[in-house]
Amino acid sequence: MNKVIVIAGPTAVGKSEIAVKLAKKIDGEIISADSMQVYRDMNIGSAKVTKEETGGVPHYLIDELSPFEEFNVSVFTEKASGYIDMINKKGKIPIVTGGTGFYIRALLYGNDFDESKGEDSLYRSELERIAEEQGPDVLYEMLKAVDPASCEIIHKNNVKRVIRALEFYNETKTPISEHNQRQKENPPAYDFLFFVITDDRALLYERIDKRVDKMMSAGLVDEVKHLKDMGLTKENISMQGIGYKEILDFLDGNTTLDEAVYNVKINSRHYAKRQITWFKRDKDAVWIDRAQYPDTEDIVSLMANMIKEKGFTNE
RNA sequence: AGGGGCAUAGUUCAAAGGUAGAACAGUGGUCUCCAAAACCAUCGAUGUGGGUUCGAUUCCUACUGCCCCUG
Repeated sequence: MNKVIVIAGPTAVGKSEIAVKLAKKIDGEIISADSMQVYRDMNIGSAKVTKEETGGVPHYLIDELSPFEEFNVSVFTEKASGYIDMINKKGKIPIVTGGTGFYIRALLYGNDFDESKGEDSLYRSELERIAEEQGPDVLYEMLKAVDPASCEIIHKNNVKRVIRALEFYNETKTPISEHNQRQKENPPAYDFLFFVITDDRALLYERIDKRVDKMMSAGLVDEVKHLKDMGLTKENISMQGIGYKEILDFLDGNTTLDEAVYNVKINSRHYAKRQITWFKRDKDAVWIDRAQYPDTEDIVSLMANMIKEKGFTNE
């Protein structure tokens, strides 16, 4: 089975730096599990590693798509698993680094999204229209008729997921709840070691605020302006990233710049909180708290030792 | 210094002589193709001291703090 190291954790915790240092130490290469850093022309707001910061370590799934393209779990797992394979074949160790827990879980457990690809966009927009015109209850009743089990799990106000469940049923004629149940029994797709970096909450929030201020002085507004001039709008998935949607709101005249900056900070904090909640569920995760290991070098050594114990090293 | 105004949750704002509401923030959570998304739950307040009253956070009063005007 292919091996893989995962470094996850909330935004601004310092994953990228740790990953590069670890890669150098154990002869690894990095695959980004980040839904925004894949996009070209989105550097400042996505907190992408700079060329200097990569220190010559190869990084995959960074700058691979145009911001007009769509990126989602399915694309991610397909590409990432290809890279993991390739890196293993080279005799190096793949290090998946990023904060998108959904992507990481899908990758590690080989979740399959091929049965229903959501290609019938007509059906989807029809459902969206119903939700808008008649309210969420109507859709919920529709779902109840075909997949009552999903109604137990999905809240009726969560229109997005109700629609996805209906779409799945429409395409496959089986309830998504059954599909999900089956997927949950999947064995791990890799021999993996899964690290989650965390930190004291107050410190993390402070670091987020500072990072946003730095993004502003690094020219985030200009970056977003450029993307806007390229023709991107809030409809594009890439423009729904934190730091982009809020500045776009400012550029469109919907908020003041101060409000936009405040919103970027708040949304980043919310995001970090959600990320932590997500990773808490992963039973396989090895947590490393920066409050206990303030020195990055210590964290890297700790990881390297565990990797060695697991027999992942090449020597 | 004199005159006036204000004082309610972390913040912005409601209401009421008899159980003080909301939004945002905070906290906890859900999640199998928009996930940096979407959604759910929850903690939390009448500045301090007197008085009137069966009962005051509300009315009166002193104090404290903040704001405005005058000199």
